[in-house]
Order: sequence, then C-alpha cells, then structure tokens
Amino acid sequence: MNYLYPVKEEYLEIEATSSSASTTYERGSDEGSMVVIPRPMEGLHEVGPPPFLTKTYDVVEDPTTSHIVSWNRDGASFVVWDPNAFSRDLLPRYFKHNNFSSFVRQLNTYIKFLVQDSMDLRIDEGQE
Amino acid sequence: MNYLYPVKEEYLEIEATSSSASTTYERGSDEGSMVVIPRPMEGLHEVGPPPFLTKTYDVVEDPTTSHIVSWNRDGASFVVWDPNAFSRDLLPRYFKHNNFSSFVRQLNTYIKFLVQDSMDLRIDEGQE
Amino acid sequence: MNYLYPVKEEYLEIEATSSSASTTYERGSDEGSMVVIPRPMEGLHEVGPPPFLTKTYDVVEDPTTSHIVSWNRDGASFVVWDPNAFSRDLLPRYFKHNNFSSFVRQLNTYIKFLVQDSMDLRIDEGQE
DNA sequence: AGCGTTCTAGAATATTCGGGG
DNA sequence: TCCCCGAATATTCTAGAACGC
Repeated sequence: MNYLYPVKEEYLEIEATSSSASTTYERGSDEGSMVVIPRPMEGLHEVGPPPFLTKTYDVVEDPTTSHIVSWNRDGASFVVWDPNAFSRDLLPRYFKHNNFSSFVRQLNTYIKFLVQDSMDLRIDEGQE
Repeated sequence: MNYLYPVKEEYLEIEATSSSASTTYERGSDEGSMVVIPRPMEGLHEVGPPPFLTKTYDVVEDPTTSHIVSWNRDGASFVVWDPNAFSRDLLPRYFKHNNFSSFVRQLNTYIKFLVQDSMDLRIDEGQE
Repeated sequence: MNYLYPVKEEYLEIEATSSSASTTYERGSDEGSMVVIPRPMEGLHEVGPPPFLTKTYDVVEDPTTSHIVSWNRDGASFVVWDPNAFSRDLLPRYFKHNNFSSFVRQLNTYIKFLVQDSMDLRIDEGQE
C-alpha cells in the first residue's frame, strides 16, 4: 500500500569535497521505505521508477560520498550535509545541471507520487 | 524467439574530446537469442529474422570492433561505445547509410516485435 | 521578425573516414533575420527570440568554427559540414547535451514558429 | 509488398524561471 | 534565496508519415 516508487538497485561510483550547511529530506516514517520492490514478471512494459528517483537513490546510497549526502539515522530521510559540494560535485555526475534548486524542484515533483496514504515529508536542517 | 530487446539509454560525457558518448541497447536475457532460424528446404517461404536484426546482431558480435560496439557484460544489452565511429565506419558496412538516427529508427521499429511475454528490461550504462 | 528558417536535408558521404557528412538547414531569405530584439528598459518582460534560436544563430555565425558549421552561400540556410565535430565539440558549448538528434528535434519544433507569410524554403547540399 | 531511409512530431521527463505562500 | 508550485523551454525516446527500391 504505502510504498515508494519501485526502485532498481544500481550503484555508481562517486567522490566529493567539503563544507557548509546541510539539509534533510524526509521520506516515509514507516521504517525502510524506498526499498527495492520486486517487479512481477507479467508487466511487460513495466518500467522502472523515474530516472530522477533512481539517481537520487544512488547518490544518497553511495558510501563514498556519505560526508556530503547520506541517509539519516532512521533511514526515513536523507541529509545533504554539504549543499555546496553536493551541487558542485555530485549533481553533475547524475544530472545535466549543478543547481540545488533544480534538484529540489524535481524532488518536490516526485514527492507527490511517493506519498501514499500517509507519508510525511519534512525538510530539516542538518548541522556539520 | 526474442532476438533483441533494444532500449533507450544514452550516457553522455559533456566534455567529449573525441568519442566519449556511448549508447546502450538491450536484448532479452535468455542466452543465444537472435539466432538464425533454420530453414528446411520444403519451407520455401520460411524466413529468418528480419535483415535488420541479423545485421545488428552481426555488427555487435564482431570481436574486431568491440571497442566501438559490443554486448554488455550481462549480455542482455549492447553498448555503442563510440557513436561517431559506429556511424562513420560500421553502419555503412551493413546498411545504405551512416546515420545513427536511421539506425535508431529501425531499432525502435523492431522493439515491438522483440518484446515477448516476460522479458526483463534493464538499462546499463557504458563508460569509456 | 523571421529569425531563421531551419529545414531538413542531410547530405551524407558513405565513405566518410573522418568527417565528411554535412547537413544543410535553411533560414528566411530576408537579410538580417534572427537578430536579437533590442530590449528597452521599460519593457522588463519583453523577450527576445527563444534561447534555442539565438544559440543556433551564434554557433552558425561564429567565424572560428565555419569549417564545422556556417551559413550557406546564399545566406538563406546554414550547413553543418561536419556533424561529428558539431555534435562533439560545438553542441556542448551551447546546450546541455551533445546529441545531434536533440538539436534537430529543437529545430523542428521552432520551424512552425519561424514560418511566416510567404517564406521560401530551399534545400542546398554542402560538399566537403 | 514489404523493408529501409529520411524527416517531423508526440510524449515523457528534465531544467529553468518566477510568483505566491 | 525558505519552500512549493505552475509554466515555459530543453532533452530524450519513440512513432507517424512520405518516399524509394
């Protein structure tokens, strides 16, 4: 029922640099949401989740850049610890831009699809 | 009889200096797909796969040009590592043109025939 | 205010070894077309031509890259002498991609807006 | 009678910009 | 630039249509 878009497991290599404020984006409060949902075979034209979500998942998941962005302790949100490095170094690796606001615009676009039933969405400020 | 399952994914490096862009097309996961159907003599009008697919299979298979185009690691897709060389050097060997877009048009045409019952679809990215 | 009249024709030499294919796109026959509209201060929201058209005009105008793309002799069209170099080297300078097909898609999109009253349309072919 | 090649357009997602909470 | 959203343009992928052979 309330689940996130089915996401395929994919891993990419990344790296990063440093500094500044941080922002937290929340996802469903119910435990391990945004996990990979198995896809039934009968869906011929089943498509994966939107590229934006898989890319976002990938960049957050990447352990080599967890000092820039990572899942929160509860696993229900992710935190951008270093927006500058995130914009400058990480975004161009996944998207055709390096604007934090463009990333947020997409996030807001897909939140509505991710929110099922009663999912919360909240933005927190993180501290270095 | 799933020959090939080509699909849409293109990986681009903006700072291309010579030939950095690569394109991935998929095929069915079952091994040995896109084989030529044996034609018994009495079956005069039996036909093999469409010429486009056999040609595509041939060019992807050719080990001497694997630096330009080759099967992906998983064998479920093929990657055009060097679209420029692919268009310029390989397409004319098999087709009456050297336009990448014409090749893609044909790929899209045959996707519908290639899609069978329960094929998986997966996108991989190639790196230079 | 007919800026440009891009159109469809592609001339290809099959035996291309490095960069032999060329493509011609047309513009209106009236001189000085596709100029930037001057913006007076009071017209805060006055807009010039669509970014795509100004960028296209710029790249065609640039005398340092006329061996890759330039106006045709009659000035009514422009020719992409070297599509490979155009895609690889020039497109990324102006756009967020290096795909010739994406450029062509935009051209086709703006054709409808560029066509005015009774503009002539003519296709020329360029030779290396 | 398709099959191939070309040109153009539809559709979906992505990026930018600006306005209203 | 705090956050979210609508809208316009951009980029990608796929398909329609015309034409030739």
